[in-house]
Amino acid sequence: MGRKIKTMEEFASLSGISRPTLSKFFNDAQSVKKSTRLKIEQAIEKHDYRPNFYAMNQNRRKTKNIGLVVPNLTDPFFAGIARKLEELIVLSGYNPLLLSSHGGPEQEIANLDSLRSIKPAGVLLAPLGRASNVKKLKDFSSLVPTVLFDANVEGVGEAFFGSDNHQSIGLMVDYLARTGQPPKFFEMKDPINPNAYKRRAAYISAMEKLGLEPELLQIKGDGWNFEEIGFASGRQIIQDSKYRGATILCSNDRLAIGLLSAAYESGQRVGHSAECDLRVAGHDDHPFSRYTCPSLTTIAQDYDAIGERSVSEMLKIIDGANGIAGRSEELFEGRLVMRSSA
Amino acid sequence: MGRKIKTMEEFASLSGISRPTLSKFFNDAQSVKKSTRLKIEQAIEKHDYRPNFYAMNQNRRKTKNIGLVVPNLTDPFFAGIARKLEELIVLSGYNPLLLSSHGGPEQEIANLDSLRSIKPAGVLLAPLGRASNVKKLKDFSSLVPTVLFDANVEGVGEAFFGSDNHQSIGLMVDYLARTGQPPKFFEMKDPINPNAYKRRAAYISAMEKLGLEPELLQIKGDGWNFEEIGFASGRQIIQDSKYRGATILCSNDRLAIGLLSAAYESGQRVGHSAECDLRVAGHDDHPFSRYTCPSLTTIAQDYDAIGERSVSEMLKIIDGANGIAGRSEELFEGRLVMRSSA
DNA sequence: TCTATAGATTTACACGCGTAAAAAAATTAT
DNA sequence: ATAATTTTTTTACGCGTGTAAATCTATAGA
Repeated sequence: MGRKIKTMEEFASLSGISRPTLSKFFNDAQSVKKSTRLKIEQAIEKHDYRPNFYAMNQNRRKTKNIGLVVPNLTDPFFAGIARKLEELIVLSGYNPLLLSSHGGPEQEIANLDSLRSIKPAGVLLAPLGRASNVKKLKDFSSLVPTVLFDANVEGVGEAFFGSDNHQSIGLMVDYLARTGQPPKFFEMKDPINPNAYKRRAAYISAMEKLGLEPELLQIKGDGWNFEEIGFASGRQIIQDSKYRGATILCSNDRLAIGLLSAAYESGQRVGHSAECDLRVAGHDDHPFSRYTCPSLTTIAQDYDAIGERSVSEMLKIIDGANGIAGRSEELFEGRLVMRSSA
Repeated sequence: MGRKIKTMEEFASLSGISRPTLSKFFNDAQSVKKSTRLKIEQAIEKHDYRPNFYAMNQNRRKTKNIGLVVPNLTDPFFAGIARKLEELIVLSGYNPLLLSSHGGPEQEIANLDSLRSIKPAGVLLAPLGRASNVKKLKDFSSLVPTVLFDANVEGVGEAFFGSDNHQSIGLMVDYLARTGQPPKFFEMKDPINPNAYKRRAAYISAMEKLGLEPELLQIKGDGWNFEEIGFASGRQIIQDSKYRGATILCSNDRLAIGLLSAAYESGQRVGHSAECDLRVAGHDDHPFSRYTCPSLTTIAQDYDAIGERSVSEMLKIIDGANGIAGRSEELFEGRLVMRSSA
């Protein structure tokens, strides 16, 4: 092999294709005739050339980068979603850039700032929600095409796709009420995670629709260490004889994981059979919810649909085909996953 | 506010600082006099200017980017490590770029390729290990300063920092043998995750050192779905009366999580008290190992030390201060975390 | 065969910043 | 205060690619 080709100019003369045509090709391979495309691809193979990433993006009107921001990559639930979205973005011929806000609104803004500096074609954002700095989110979304997923923030971004908490929580409440004690709602008093308030409201309205009295178990705790919070508060609740025989619906699976652990340590049997002391249900179908003891009855969000819809909407917006359609929103239904805990 | 400043030239005239000085400042803020640094920082604050990321990096000899590649971000263990390393990199004034290999050697190479295109100052790589394409890893590390962590691959990179599997597994084997039945080793027959073979060897040598017969429970299973694999095979093992009263040391916590779940479903009591049917231990101190039922006795790797050492070595190499020191390696000791399962 | 048209080439400039060299200014040491 | 040194400014070019306009060439339909 000769020495490495450094510039497109060089590659042009070696491949017999003019540089502007090559530039077009690297911008969008489909935009050149098939025969020249094949010639170029052969030459790439032969000379192992790839254009300089920085020089390439410097003058492009729109880069091929799509930002992907999630609240917390340490949470396996978001890690799984991010994975799926990354795949979809790559399949669309774009380059995903995954960033985690680590649960903090400052980091969320810092992520958007650093994305802004690389001029992304668009950004898929799962915002922190209530904790987010809404003004700065708005500022950002007015500069960069933005699609929200997982959690909505009014007026931010061109679209939002997420789960229908009212439907999914309603489904769970109905199931639990129909098959035993109606559920009490186990949640953090001041939750910082997205969707928590929506789920609280959904629980209350679902109970009222059934003519039942909602009961909130609002536990203390700061931060994102939900298992620990659920564990610590769960222990207290379980020791309280008032909750003997109760059914507990947790705002999310991670709290449920902590609660189940506390129940186990206290020797309480959890499940739907007659001799059990407690029923516990969660929400999200966390990757580990299958392996809790007992396995956790929960709600699976339709993240295949949410992901595909988010990415396809993003592509539409990038292509400028959205017109003046206005902000689009769509909620997807959750699915009841019945296991042993309730 | 006036309109946005787009170029450094503009910013230069507005701030009263020459462009080359500004360029120096953005390259390294400490390289200009304190008084001018303050003036520049004020002007940045006032005009909200930031240099164009692409134009900036195009001609730089070394960028301020550090790549960070982990085997699988879906695994909370690696997600946690990545988080820590990201922090350290930011604190050092560099820009971390986190990529996950999703368990596949092709993706690992693809990640390195895409990193190469952005000319990183260096790359911190937790390789897949045995599954890695060693030749391509070598090619890459000869072009870009590379530090390995978590898993070693001979001859790749300028340094490696990880856990001392012999020490940590030895510690656990000693503890288990001293306090009850000597452990059998629960692992995948053809493990694809890093360190698995090291741990197998460590188990065997630790047992032999104690004059005990090693016994490997090598289970089937492909892929990274360790909980599922541990669960499915665990169920079979548990039903086998041969393993009544046994102590089982799992190659990693995720297998142990599956095994514990299987034990629970089979009604087997796990723990170190007299009436228990089984003892189970893991390795890694997975974020969820505290909340298994019962809580998992395991080994905590010293990832604060590994992370700090990896980043500081990377910085040394980038600064060119390593000289001809050769490839450096250091192993850090694990710590026994005693909980209820063993 | 001629013509209409999509696609390729030629030419030329732009992008925003890195960086080098020499000159000027500011700071520190004597 | 003067000399020595550090820091900034001036000037000028280069980086590798995007992109526009005009021109040329290949392809297809009549």
